[in-house]
Amino acid sequence: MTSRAATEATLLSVAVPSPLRHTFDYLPGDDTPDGGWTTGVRVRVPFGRRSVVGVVVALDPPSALPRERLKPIEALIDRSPLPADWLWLCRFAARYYQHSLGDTLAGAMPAPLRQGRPLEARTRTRWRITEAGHTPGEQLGRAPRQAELLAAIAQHPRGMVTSAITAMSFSHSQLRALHDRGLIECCEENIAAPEQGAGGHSLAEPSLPLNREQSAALSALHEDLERFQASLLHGVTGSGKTEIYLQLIEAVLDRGRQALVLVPEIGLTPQTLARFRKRFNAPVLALHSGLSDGERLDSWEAARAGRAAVIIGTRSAVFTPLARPGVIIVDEEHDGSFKQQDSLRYHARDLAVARAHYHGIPVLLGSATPSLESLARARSGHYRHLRLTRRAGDAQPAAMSLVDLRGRPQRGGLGPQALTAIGEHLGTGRQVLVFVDRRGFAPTLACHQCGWLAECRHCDARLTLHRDPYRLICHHCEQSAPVPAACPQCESGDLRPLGAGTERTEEALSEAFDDTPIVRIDRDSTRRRDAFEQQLAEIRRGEPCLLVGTRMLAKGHHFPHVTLVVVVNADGGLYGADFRSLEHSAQLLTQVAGRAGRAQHAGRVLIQTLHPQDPALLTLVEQGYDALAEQLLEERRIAGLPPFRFVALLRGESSRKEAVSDLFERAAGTLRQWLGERGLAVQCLGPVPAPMERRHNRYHVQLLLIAEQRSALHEAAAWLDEWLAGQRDARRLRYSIDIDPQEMY
DNA sequence: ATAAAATAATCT
DNA sequence: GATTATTTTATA
Repeated sequence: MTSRAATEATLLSVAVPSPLRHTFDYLPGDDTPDGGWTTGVRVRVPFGRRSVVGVVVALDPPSALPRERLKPIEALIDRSPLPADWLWLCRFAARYYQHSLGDTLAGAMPAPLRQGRPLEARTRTRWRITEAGHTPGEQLGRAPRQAELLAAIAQHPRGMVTSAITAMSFSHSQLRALHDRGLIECCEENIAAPEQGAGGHSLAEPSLPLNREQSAALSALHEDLERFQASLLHGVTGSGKTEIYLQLIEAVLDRGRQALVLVPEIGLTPQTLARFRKRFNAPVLALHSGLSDGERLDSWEAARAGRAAVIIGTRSAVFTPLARPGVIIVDEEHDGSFKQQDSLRYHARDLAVARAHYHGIPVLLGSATPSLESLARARSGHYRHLRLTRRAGDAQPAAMSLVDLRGRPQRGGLGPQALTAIGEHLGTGRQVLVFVDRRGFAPTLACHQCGWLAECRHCDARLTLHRDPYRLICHHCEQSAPVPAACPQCESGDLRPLGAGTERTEEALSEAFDDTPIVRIDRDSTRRRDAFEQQLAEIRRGEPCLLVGTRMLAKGHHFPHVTLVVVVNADGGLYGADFRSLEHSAQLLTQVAGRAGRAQHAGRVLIQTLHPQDPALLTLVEQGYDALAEQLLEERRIAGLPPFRFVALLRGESSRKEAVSDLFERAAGTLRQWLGERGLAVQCLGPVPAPMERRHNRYHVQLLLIAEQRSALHEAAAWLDEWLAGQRDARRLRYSIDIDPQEMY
């Protein structure tokens, strides 16, 4: 071992949990980590008048301050540094998303580590009887509990661990007393970390046979297990993507490596997990929201130490350290839940690709409806494009058709054609799914005399009418109001619900098909824990029933007995303010349609619309998602939008409209001037009011940056961020920079 | 972010 | 003049 200057570090650059964009320098104390100072070591440092846990991110930095103004660290927390891959990813993410490194690190470590709990205290104390302990004599005469404890310990020649002793309701003080008398001794031992057996016996259950397309995709993936390669697994619903994931993971486990699987927020169902657990004869770890802080730390540690073989989790799982990374899989890669919408605004899919590149391992992005970003990369050859066009068991894809709703009578949002089709399918003993992307009874309440609409007092939004509780509720600020008996504007009593939400559709269906059970699934009906799973189990029994629900129904769940899907209103995303609304709408409709007709029954999908001539809708229905995606890509190319250019969005909000728009106006002016001087090709659009300007009584304004070069965009965003940090009035309002924003609101 | 210090506003 | 709300400032 060569002696490194690092060992004798005289100055430490520490990232502290604070939004400030720079790190802080400290003098090392007397205590030195094993093997000398390195980056990634946690230290407790004085910060302002507080004491915080920070991470050493550089040694002997060129210091801006004279040594005498620096403070020494308070304590060294880690004897050895936090995992290097984790540290790398945090640094990458902080830089890429223009976020404070200290905040990023703190946010990406399990809470107990953030609070300074030691990581390597994964030891336990074992208590053993000493020579003297065998002949205690009379000294325990007046301490019967101590005598009992001594007897208990004497029974175990290899000693007893503390937890076993306290479990027998002995106390720590009794232990200490015996120890002080020299009757017992203790030693620290590592909590056994049984090495997960590498190779050979990773399969607990045989894999399923693959069709030709699946085999082709899998063998392509097998070619590149030892280097970075991003692949897009583009397979229609039911084409067996999961089986490919499983067999790819099998190959990775056979090489003694680990697999990290990222799934959307609602994708981590007990069924998914069960399928992974059943297949592999190796520890499969699930990182879900139900874990306690302690369990989360245990999982983190198990992955870091290599005890976990497969790690499945949502967005934040991308930060899980891995001892022997082998592959990263992102399922439903187009899903919006992979993008964090506050603090560090990262995209887990994009970080997964960056991370795979760092490790030199393959990354697999799977979807039936890939994001235009991933499609573009597949088309340009950056990603390998693996396609699965066949559904398992040769099930036919559901036939989609548009239903013109103009001028038709409606019951709960359903026109006559849909009602007839529902009756027919129920008549043949099948299930029907009705998709309504609005929860509540009706999107709003309207006065038929004067045109008054129930509006939120705090937002630029209509209030949604709910039946249970019977109130008007704002879906943006949760504020609620009683339902007026008469119009507050003209005092007429002719108030009517406008449009249909899940509750209204449910009501209409129960009147029309009163002998058929109806299951409604939305955020309101699944409030209670486990309610969702219970309802799903009910549906899987296969009795004829009607399912009414929001997009909660569309993701991940299989309903083999559903043969008809009715989309109550396809127009929602058609003319959205966001340039991605069509893409997202098409993905959602395709996912919903994919619920119909699996296995032996052919399915039908009816899409109700007031715009039956809409070209995008027609393309989707007649030629499918892929064809529409091609068109949308071409439009994006012409418009100079992602994925052909890169975007950053500066969002700001304030209770006073001018406070934020004035600041942003100045920001835009100064930025444009700076861009001109630097000759940087970055467009600066705005500032403009956000699509829903007033929310929660705060005014939202945004400034859009667009560039052809990512580097230019980052330079501009970084400059803007620094400029804002130097503005006095910027401190009084909230603002954030979103790199690669997913939604523009 | 967070807390203390500085300043402004309000109250017996 | 004291108490309380609000703004400013520093964090190594």
